[in-house]
Amino acid sequence: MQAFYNKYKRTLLYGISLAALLFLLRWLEFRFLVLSHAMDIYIGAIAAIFTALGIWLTLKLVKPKTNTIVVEKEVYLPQTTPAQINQAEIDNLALSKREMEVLQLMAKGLSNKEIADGLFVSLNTVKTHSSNIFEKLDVKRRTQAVEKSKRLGIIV
Amino acid sequence: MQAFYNKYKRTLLYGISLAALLFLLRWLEFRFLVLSHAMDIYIGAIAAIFTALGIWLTLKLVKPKTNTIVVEKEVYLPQTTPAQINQAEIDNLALSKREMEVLQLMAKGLSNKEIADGLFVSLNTVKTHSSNIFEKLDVKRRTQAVEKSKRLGIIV
DNA sequence: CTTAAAATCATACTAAAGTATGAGTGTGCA
DNA sequence: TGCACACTCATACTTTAGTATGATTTTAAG
Repeated sequence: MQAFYNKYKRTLLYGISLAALLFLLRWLEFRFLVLSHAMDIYIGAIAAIFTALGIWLTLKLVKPKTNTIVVEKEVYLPQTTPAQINQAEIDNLALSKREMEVLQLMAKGLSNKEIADGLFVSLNTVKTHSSNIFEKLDVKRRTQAVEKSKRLGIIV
Repeated sequence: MQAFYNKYKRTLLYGISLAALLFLLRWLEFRFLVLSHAMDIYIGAIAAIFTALGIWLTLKLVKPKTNTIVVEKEVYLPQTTPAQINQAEIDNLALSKREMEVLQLMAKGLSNKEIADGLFVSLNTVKTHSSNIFEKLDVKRRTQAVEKSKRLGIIV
């Protein structure tokens, strides 16, 4: 019984609504035509009611547009194209071996302290390397250094 | 003149339509009432016309409901191929529009001050956005944020 | 209309990054 | 041998980044 109700909920609702609407129309007809003969008002009421019906029907029944967004889920193929490091550019910029190591770790998002611990040197040493790197790359910040060096292909 | 037309295009269209409708109604009234007195048919026509009007108005004026279906499609791509932006991941991380803008500029190596000037907001605002970004990305620094977001493909 | 999220900004603080300068140590090479 | 250079480190300083908290304003959605 409950299942039946749920299944035909809409149909029932619409049926009852339409029945109510018919009653309303009959009443209006009686009220205006039989009693007062106010034809124009009656027509106006009919128009208003059916406009509302149209609006209501549309809102209820129109299928929502379906936007299908295809998201491409990336699956990386390991080592299909070995990223080529631009050694010529490294030589051109005269970046030393140690500076390259610092630059790599920088690009991984490590802090100067973490780089220092990773390379077993002091924080000050890393700062010195950093400053030298920035000067050679002609940038002002580590974020720029990472961006530029990736763009130039001198790190992965 | 052209600008005027474009601006009031809708209004004009609706006005003309309504005028046409009125003519139709007058004609119907004349046809059925004066000539054949088919009252019920006249009422029926009115009802039909205004139901149609309601439907038409609703379709024209109401924003279309949209259901968004996200279909994930696996795509194999080598790392060298410029990865397209992973909108699903952005949604997953709940990064807002503004946060994405800040993240983009961060990845370009801009300082918070430069980002603030670029987006015409205060330095403090950029700092707030930054902190929110770091929290959502579960990182501690801007360099990590850039690294991770590039790895996830949520920025170029 | 009301609620919730997003965006804005401020103040005050701590932490990290970056600069400037100087200096000691090892290494390869002319 | 000495000399340039890479690497190391320190001190002292300035600048930028990041955190915490609270408040106001816009905007989107129910």
